[in-house]
Amino acid sequence: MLHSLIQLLNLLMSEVTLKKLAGMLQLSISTVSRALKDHPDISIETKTKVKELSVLLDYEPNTFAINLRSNHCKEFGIIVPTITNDFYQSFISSLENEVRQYGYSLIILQSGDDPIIELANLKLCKQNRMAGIFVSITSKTTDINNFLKLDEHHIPVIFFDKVPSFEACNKVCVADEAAADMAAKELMLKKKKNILSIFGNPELLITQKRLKSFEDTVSGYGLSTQLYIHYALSSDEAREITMNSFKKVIKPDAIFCMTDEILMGVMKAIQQLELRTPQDVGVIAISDGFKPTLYYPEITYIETSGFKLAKLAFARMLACLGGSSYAQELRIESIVVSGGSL
Amino acid sequence: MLHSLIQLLNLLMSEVTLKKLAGMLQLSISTVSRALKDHPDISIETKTKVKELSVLLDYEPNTFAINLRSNHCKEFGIIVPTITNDFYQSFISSLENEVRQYGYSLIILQSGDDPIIELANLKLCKQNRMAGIFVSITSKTTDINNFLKLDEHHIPVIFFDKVPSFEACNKVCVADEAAADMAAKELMLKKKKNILSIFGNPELLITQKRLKSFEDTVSGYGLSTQLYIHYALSSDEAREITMNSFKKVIKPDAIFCMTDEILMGVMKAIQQLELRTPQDVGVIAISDGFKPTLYYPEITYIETSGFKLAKLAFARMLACLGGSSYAQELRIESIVVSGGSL
DNA sequence: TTGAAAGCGCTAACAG
DNA sequence: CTGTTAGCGCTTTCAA
Repeated sequence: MLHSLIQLLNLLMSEVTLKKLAGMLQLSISTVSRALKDHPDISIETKTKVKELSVLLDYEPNTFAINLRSNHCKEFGIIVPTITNDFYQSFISSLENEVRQYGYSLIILQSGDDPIIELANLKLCKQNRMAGIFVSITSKTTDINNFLKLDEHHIPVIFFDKVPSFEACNKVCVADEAAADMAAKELMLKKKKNILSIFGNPELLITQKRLKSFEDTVSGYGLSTQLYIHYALSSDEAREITMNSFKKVIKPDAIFCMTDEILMGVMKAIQQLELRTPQDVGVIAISDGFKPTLYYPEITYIETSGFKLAKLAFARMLACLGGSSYAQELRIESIVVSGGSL
Repeated sequence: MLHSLIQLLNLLMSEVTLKKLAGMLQLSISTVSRALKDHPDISIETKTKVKELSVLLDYEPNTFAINLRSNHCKEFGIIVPTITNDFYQSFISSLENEVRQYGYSLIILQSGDDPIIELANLKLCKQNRMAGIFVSITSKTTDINNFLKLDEHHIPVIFFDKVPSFEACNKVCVADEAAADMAAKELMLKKKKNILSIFGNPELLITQKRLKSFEDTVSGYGLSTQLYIHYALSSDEAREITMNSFKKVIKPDAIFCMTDEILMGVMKAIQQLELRTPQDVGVIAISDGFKPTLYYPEITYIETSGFKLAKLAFARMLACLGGSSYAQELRIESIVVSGGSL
């Protein structure tokens, strides 16, 4: 009887609020509010009465009101050039899992590698007073002052993967140089003599670092190794380069691919040329680890895990939220995953 | 002089609000509010005065207050089993682009194919009064009442891809049967006689539908075609099946792959067996279109585009938000993309 | 142990 | 053309 009455009321009231609970219980709003939060001042009887009704009516606090009052919300923004990329995909997937454990949500914002859209996204984050932001900047982003300004507004910004060179900001990245260094070492161990080395956009800092490290390591071995350095901005360019390399008199005995995208182009060429790995040519890549498992034998790669990086980025975010000093650069170490292609 | 004074004030005030603008201009809050919104009642002079100052001080309306007042926000939730999947990835990427055009944001929620987490995510969407929700349900979701309840709260729910069988809800999906039918037709056109056909989880509705359609089409041609039907729950199972099939006396002259995952396993086996496509064996898949381009020759596939589906889903969402009647099932047609593998 | 009241920032009905 | 006022739902100080 009482129950059906309640149900009726429940139907009539679109939203259950503290006010309504208070009205039904003949209590003040503040008492209800405190009872729900187990405030020590409130008597046990009142607490149970309030809680029972709130459960019965399925009361849910209004997030908008809470946000307004507290002036912050439990949402993080993540700005990336595009999510259609194995690395970002695993990063985002992992990050979503992390933030959920802590009661936060994750808002996806793609810049399309366009600094204008990136800026608009940034503005949105600021306007929505997000709890914090994760950013992988576009290849054309030059001015990071707009990002730094958010820190003034107490919105921590964690740069990941594609990070600015500016020092006083929070960055987490994979071990750029170390990864190239490891790849070079693997190639040296296998005594490769003619290495087709395909790197990405030469204007990016990451490319320059990796190239330098790669060359240094190779020359450090003092062997008569010949490096053929190329840059590919797309999978197709990498394929072309590979095809052309095998038309030469001296053919490569190994190929180094700086990215997944390059690996894809290279593998297509290898299939087209009907070459076998590792017999005809060895292949090694720097990769997140998805693409290398698509081939037989699987591709040997230096792992730069988006999963791990996300965990690190989130840990750093929590530290910032907890009031940590505002500038740190963190890296995760890479490991070699042997697939049999080298 | 005035400028530097303003800057000083700017620094002192953490947040610029209507109240502060009003105070500085000796106007009432409501006048400032209306001026900023180009309300016809306000005089030109006042408008310009207000706008100039707001620009100068970089005024941004407080989203939390607006949300509280209007009782809704400009955010959509998207719940998927996992984002690490080409199809969802392209869906989400495309959807994010769409919603941004309309001033909305997209919140990512992964269920991990776990109905419990899915429910928790759903609750979050309700609690945060999201503008609408896109859902691809888990393989174990049986009760969709919780989803339907959101419609009562005026939160439209659009199911996509993995949709419930319940009729009175909004669904957008790829053409399940038609895709399998098209694949079968392609195989028949090429006069394939021994077709290794690998399907996904036999318990899923989509698998059953595709299998039936596939078989019907093949038998409709009345040719002496032999179908070898298998189910693979993982890439590796698909690889095993393929390896075993080629140990038999009668070897397949074509392979049909119901999903990207199956395709990956099949291709690995083909590389391991050092078979060439299409000479030794033809391959056709149902795919979103990323994986097929990784091989040479590229794989012929029936496209089930996440990009297109997202556009359709968003259009449906807008219609619902605009007050459209609440139950419609939409499908997008597939097309054949010839890659040279068949 | 409980209640009254103010205020977060914004909008809008109503009043001048 | 502009101002006053009330209110969205919640928290929190102050008062009883």
